[in-house]
Amino acid sequence: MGVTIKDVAREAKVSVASVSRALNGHGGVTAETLERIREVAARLRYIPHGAARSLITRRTHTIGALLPDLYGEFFSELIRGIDLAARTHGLQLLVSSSHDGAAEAAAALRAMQGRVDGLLVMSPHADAAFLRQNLPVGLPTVLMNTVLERDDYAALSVDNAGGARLVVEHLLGTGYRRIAFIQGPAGNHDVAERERAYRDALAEHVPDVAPIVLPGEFDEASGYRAGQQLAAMQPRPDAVFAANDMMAIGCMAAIREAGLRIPEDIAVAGFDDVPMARYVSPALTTAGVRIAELGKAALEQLAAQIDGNGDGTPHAHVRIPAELVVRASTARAPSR
Amino acid sequence: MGVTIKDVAREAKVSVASVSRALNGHGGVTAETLERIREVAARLRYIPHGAARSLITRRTHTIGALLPDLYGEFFSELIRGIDLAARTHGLQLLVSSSHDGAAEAAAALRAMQGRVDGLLVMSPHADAAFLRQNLPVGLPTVLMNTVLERDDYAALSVDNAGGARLVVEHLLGTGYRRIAFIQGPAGNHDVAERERAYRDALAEHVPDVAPIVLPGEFDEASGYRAGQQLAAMQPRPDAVFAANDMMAIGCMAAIREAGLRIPEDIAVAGFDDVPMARYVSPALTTAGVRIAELGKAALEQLAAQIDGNGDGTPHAHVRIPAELVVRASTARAPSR
DNA sequence: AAGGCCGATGAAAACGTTTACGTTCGGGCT
DNA sequence: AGCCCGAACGTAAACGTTTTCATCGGCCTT
Repeated sequence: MGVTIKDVAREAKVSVASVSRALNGHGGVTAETLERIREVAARLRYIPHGAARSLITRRTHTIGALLPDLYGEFFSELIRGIDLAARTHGLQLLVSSSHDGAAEAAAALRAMQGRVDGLLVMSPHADAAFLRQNLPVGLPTVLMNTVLERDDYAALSVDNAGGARLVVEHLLGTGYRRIAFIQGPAGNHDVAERERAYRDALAEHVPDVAPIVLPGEFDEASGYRAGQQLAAMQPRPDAVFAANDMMAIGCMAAIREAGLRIPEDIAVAGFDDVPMARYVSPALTTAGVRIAELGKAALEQLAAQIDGNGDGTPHAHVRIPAELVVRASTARAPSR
Repeated sequence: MGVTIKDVAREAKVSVASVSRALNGHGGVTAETLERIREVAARLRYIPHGAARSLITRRTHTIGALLPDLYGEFFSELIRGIDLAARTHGLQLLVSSSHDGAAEAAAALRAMQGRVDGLLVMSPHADAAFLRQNLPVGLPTVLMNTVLERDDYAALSVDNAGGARLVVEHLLGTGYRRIAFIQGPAGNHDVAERERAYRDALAEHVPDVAPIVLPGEFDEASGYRAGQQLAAMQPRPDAVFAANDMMAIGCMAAIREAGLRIPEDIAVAGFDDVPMARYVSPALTTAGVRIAELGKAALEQLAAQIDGNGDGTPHAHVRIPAELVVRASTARAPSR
């Protein structure tokens, strides 16, 4: 279909080699021919064919991002961070979400082979075996929030346990006792770490209080349902810690609709600190992760791996801390 | 680096042609050799090289999405809709955002040449000349919310004017008079349409009331600033219509912090109906656009264009209606 | 004036696939 | 028995680049 380098060469009365040299600034062409080639290329609206170029160059200037989902503010922020960093490195972004688990993720990984210079993988539901089986060998890869085993790959992950513990201890310290927890999708590694920290903190500080755990799916709707259940419980919990902010926000809506006040009747806290958390009312207490920073850091690491390819830089495992962000939704303990 | 089709052929003691036929299910291989080839390919973990394949196939199974930005819920929803539809068509997604306008957008477009089967372009700040100059010729393309001129390209756009008019008339009908408007980024086509409808509706229904227009940048922060200005104005407007929901939400926060009530002191309305709109408090009245649907529809249209390539299906221009979603943030008019 | 060197240019190989076209071979038909 | 046909498989061209290597001048040096 399109106009190729041969067309330009013929029109400019030079060889394709000269056109390539001229357009890529490799020198070895006289200023006069360079100008002529440039003119012809522009007139013909010649655009190099990416696939052909990267076939020989072995560079695609593209990185692939395999994410569990694209829904919600968390991924919006994450992609934004990745995109921003990618832009400064002159890299394009090929995204893929692996909703339905292993099979689709594997297919996406295959489809990326030969189209990307590196891989950014976030796959909280994939185990190490899946990764070893499906990750292309020899392709720079950075794992995010993925269960890590050996130092095969570079990895970044947020400190789920630390963040969750901060939240629970904040709630306890503010005077709340009966603290419920809303889970995320089953089998999600992040969720598991957060729930474990929740249980541990409870067992450590108030061993006489039993954990209360409700199911959730990381979206507002499931948080809303959990909120309805909470409001109807007897005795009613006095605080709830949702495994992410989206659910916390949905939960708040349900609590309000049940005629209860936040935080007087039930305090609410989340995890992630999505941009919206500060704009809901009351503003949401949460464990803040610099989500965009996480994406940026991952891409930087990947870019470094791509550039200095193969030299013995050990595959770093970085833990991103989560810090407590206290807002109005957990403001003061109820008098008791 | 990787293992190629030649390695598989050698190991299975057949020609590369047979390997290709076998693995692509083109027939012409005996069941026995097919099995052997499959086994070798699996053992060697052979993955076809995408660039090489698409070079000859002229199919990349990838579509490029050029968006003005990736920030916020609007794009999150849009990408999600596109991704969902792409998945059902077996297409990958190459995203690119063109923050800094023309130059970067042009570069992104060039980089996509030969890597995508079609283009999804949303570029509210690009004019027709830019598009004609930079869009690759002969590549299926669908424009979204872009100023359209002739029927060169298929295009979808939301009915900005209709939606904005609905919002303003709702505010007027509920009893608000002094209605302010918060703009979006300068030169943005959507914003221009919304502002025009706002002015027209005001002029038509309450010609004695002067428009009040504040600058904005589509993000919460600029909405917040606008809210501060609003709260300090003398006389104070009794309602504000933000050009998108993100700004409306930021604006609400500022209004609340100024000690004013919503909607008793100032009513607030937005545009887009992002998922979060129903979860803020009070819930936000807005002009609802099925954002994910928009993305989905655009991709469907593009996929159709790619498949039935070139046959005279006229390039449709579809207008997506925006419907009024009334929530608590504009609940009742102040008594006057 | 002859030889050598360097800069500009062209020819061709290479990247990893798919596919058009041959070639071989076995079997069914006359 | 000879012929033809189709199935299985191999050879090689093609896709659009980049890059190595060779070639061709011209100019500088001796």
